[in-house]
Amino acid sequence: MLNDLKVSELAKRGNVTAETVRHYTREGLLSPKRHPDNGYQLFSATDLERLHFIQRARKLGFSVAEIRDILAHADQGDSPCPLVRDLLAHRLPQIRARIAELEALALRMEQALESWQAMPDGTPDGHSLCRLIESFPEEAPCSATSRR
Amino acid sequence: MLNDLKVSELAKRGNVTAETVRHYTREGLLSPKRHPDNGYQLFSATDLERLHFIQRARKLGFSVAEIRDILAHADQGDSPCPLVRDLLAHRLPQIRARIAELEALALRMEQALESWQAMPDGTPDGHSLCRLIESFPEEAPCSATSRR
DNA sequence: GCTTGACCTATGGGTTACCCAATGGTTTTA
DNA sequence: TAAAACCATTGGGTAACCCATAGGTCAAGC
Repeated sequence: MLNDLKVSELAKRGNVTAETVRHYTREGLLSPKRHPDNGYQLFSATDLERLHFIQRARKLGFSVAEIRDILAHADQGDSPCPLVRDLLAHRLPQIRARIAELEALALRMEQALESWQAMPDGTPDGHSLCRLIESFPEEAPCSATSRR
Repeated sequence: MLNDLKVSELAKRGNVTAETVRHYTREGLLSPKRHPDNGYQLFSATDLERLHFIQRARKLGFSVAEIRDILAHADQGDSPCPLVRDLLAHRLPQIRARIAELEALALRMEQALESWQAMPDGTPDGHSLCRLIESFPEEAPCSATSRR
């Protein structure tokens, strides 16, 4: 019952692309059998459950590598729950910090657009490339803010 | 007067790593001369100004590729300002959308942590891997939310 | 039986803004 | 003069996929 799904069949049932299924397989989150004749990957009903599990976990912000570890724990019979609680508790403040960064960025962007309303479009000369941008402060390196 | 800076000298004055300077050079944002004897890259005072410009632009959310285009416009004598206004106006709503995504994610994470307080750590059986995660809804694919 | 189209496989490259290691040449310093 | 510090280039890594290519497989229709 519902066994031996091919890549695209599993993908369809999980509402993801076949490439995503292959990606999870490459990363060790799914371990399909192989058809002895043609080498096709064959997924079981359990794999479909795992795929649903992966999607829930992704939606909670877990990385693929983290989910691989969670699944590995479970596959060994250990409860992954302490790991799960721990990962999420550590990730949440990072997400909050990232939000704060983006809020600050959005604010700078809005301030820039606003203050530019009154500025003309200059032609670059020997020292000025674009006064719009040069009118803004530089200060600290923007490494943390730069990620998109 | 401040000419012929080597990679690490420019990096120090711009408060970035030498690798970052090399990266911008590879990407065409900086175009140093070469020392005829040893092949070392030699940056000028203008390059330092460009580096400062790059940092301001990065802080406003421009990508390195966008900054390359802005600089190319300016180098041709064209005003990059319309491009700059346009890029920023298009980027801002994307940033706002990203913030909304992350807020929703943070909310899900908080709700998860809260509702898990009362749940025991189960041991995986044939059908359940981790009830903590399985207790959460799945619904739509999380592609947009997944980017960090 | 054979072609056609849809599917499968594996490989490798692209995305972003860098960082890091290895190898080998150069410059500076003790 | 030899070690330490710096330079160059090359190639690989990051996260989570997406896409192109080349070649094998399968189901259906003629």
